Amino acid sequence: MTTLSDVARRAGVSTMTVSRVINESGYTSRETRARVNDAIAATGYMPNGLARQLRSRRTKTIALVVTDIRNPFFTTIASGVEDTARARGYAVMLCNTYESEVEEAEYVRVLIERRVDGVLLVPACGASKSVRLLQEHGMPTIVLDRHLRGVEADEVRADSQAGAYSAVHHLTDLGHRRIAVLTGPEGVSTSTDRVAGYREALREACPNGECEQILSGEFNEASGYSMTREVLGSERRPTAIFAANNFIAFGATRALREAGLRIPEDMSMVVFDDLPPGWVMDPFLTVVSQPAYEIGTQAAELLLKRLAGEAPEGPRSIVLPSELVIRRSTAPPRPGLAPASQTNRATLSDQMETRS
Amino acid sequence: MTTLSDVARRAGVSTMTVSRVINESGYTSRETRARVNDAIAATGYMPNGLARQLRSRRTKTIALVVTDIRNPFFTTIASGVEDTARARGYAVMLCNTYESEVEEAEYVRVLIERRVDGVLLVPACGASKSVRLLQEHGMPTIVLDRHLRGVEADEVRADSQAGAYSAVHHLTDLGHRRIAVLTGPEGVSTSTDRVAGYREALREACPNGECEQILSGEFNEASGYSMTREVLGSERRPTAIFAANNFIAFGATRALREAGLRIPEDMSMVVFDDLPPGWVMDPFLTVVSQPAYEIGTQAAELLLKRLAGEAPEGPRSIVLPSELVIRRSTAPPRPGLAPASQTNRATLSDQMETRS
DNA sequence: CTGTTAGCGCTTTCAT
DNA sequence: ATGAAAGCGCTAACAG
Repeated sequence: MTTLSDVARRAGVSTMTVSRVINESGYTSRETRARVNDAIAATGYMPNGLARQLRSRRTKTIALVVTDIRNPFFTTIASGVEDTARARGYAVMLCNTYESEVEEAEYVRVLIERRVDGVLLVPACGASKSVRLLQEHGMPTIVLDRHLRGVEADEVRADSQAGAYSAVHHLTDLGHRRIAVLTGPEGVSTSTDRVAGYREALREACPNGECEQILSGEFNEASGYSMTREVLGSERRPTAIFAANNFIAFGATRALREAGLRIPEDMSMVVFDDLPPGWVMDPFLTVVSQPAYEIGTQAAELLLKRLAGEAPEGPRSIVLPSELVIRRSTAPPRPGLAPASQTNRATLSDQMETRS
Repeated sequence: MTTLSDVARRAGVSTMTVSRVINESGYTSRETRARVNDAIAATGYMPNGLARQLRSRRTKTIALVVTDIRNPFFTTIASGVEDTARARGYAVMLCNTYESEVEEAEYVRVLIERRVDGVLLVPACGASKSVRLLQEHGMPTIVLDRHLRGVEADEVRADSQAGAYSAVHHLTDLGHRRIAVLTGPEGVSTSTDRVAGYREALREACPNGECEQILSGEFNEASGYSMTREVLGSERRPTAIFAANNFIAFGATRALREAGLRIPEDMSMVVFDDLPPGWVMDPFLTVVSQPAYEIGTQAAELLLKRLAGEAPEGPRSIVLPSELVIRRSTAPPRPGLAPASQTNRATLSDQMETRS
């Protein structure tokens, strides 16, 4: 492996001069630069980033820690982060915790040891230990997607409560009263905020709260399935379901299909989270759409500003609006009032595909 | 930031002893170990990985470079890689090139500079430059998913040609003769191998090759859409489509829907690539399923063996079998022979959802 | 404009 | 079982 001094010797200059040429810092004469560049080209020299980072105390790397890399919501965030970071010369280390605090702790340890310049973190299970550890080690950290109570940290996320409110308000507007919400883990803000928005909207239509039907589980298909089974078996079956994320909706749809219930004739459905455009043909589900890409870009920008010392002092909290997109999975509660059903199930169709 | 010597001073030992305790290498007395561990706990010391790696010349990190992180096929590979690597104490750096050679080259540069221990690479556009560069720099590299002609390197992938053969054979078996294949970029082996399998199967039913209809594009939805439009507008419209990956199939489905054509009554469809279980309710598409997770685990295992010097000498080529999964998007070519259509479009439905 | 010196934080090597 | 010396490859700081 060729090193700086190999190049320096070959170019007949000091290592410092080579360093300056490589980093385009300080003054170097045209001619020297040319000689150095020739030597670099001739040897195929590539700087040792480890040495460089150790010395300069900057890794030019940020980390993005997400809870589920299989989720388009997070991969979309990731592309926002990446586009922003790379444009400014930063590499992104993508870490995946599968919503496990253990994995998260392990990754955080690795990130601290590697001395990444900063971290964007979606806290697994809404736990705050990792954020505290990062902060103790002086690592600029931004919390993504979720809010952590009792933690002073920058955060960037979408407005779950307002989004949920608009979703459920849409249902009550259509005449629904008996609406079940299927949500995620109890400690996670995206889960509880969506329930809060649900209650807020439902209380307006149903002041004494007797309409509420709240089920907590996990943000995955299996949980959506079992919560829906439970709801369908309950005494007063709801006329509409609000699924707090897409995987839950997915399980719910399966359970409904198995029960022979049609959407929206027999059951309306609103979902938190849309799919990226292009993954969906003729979208069918009425959804609350989060600006995932912008969450990524804004978070990365804020972090890079912090690293450059350009950010305002106290912790910033950026809450982006979510948007209700009304499509065809919602209808008034009475079967008689439902629109023609022909195409509805067909269009539920409109889901995703992959490539190799 | 506390360092080794801070800990050493505090424990009243030399830095070397602390190093031994941390790495559990060499001999240390019980008592010393206890004192050192106390000092570590008291200071919250975390080793500087950069210094460590610089000195020891091992980063305990491997990189996985994929062409599309949004694709479940690749995220599944990624989880196989991660599970294997982490079990052996390696971190995985996940890099995404979006099928761009420029991005790939940039990442490869970063990886070499960071001195990662090894690289698993899905070569963008089937280009071999990056692999060569990595090899020149002595970096153990394994090519994933695709075969590179003229490159001596370990490779792990699924059998595209045999998979495509079985898919198209299934169509000819059903009586189809006029079958169009919609494939990806011409330089990519997964693309060309699937066409080769297509031809192989089609020639058996249609020896003089007049049935062939081959379209090349990209592995994405937009390309699948436009290729399908082209096919539908052609003189002899096919009775079946073989989509060389899922995104292509997705675009194809949209084009068919817009044209008012039903699957499989008006057009049969076979697709290369399945979706991960749980993302699909009541799966509808007949697919060739690749063992994505195993590609990941086997590749990671092979790489780790190379790093440990345990692997056999020459380049290894691991080709895993693909499996035809017959579902309901294929039927005999005549409309009259098609099965009841009621549920078919509904079940195309069964696609994916996301979570936040 | 270029070079010298020192040292980032750790581990390898050798000594005791 | 522990320590001292050296140096991984680079750049900050200063000198000239």
